[in-house]
Amino acid sequence: MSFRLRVLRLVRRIPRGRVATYGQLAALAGHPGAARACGRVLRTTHDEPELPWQRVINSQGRVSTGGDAQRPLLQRTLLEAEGVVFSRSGRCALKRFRWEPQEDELCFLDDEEDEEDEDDLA
DNA sequence: TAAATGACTTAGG
DNA sequence: CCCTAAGCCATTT
Repeated sequence: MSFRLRVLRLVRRIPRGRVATYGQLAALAGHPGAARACGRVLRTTHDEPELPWQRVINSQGRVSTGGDAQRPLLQRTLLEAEGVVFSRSGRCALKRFRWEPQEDELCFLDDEEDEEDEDDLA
């Protein structure tokens, strides 16, 4: 299974009102240190259905700047709408909102299936 | 096959 | 809290 696919599947497991960092997802996907590559996955992923992309933020608890100027604003708005609180300086407490998955929630990463062309996000 | 790219991170000032 | 400098890395060029 590709790194990209693993990351996308992980993002889908992030509960509403919780967040995960790029580095965290990379590690869960089995590629610790690939935070940057993780960001690339989201940047190059558009209009994927059922993909809560807004729940992925950086290690500082802040939404990353990137893409057009509106994206960060939308991201924060979406998160606040589901309960995530941001401080005046634009940071949220990871200690409180970070998603911490149980091992049995990641079984799907063990699939040795070949990856179909693209979004085989089952 | 080598070089360039960032929705990243961490360590220091 | 803001900013910089360096690593890091799967993808893209």
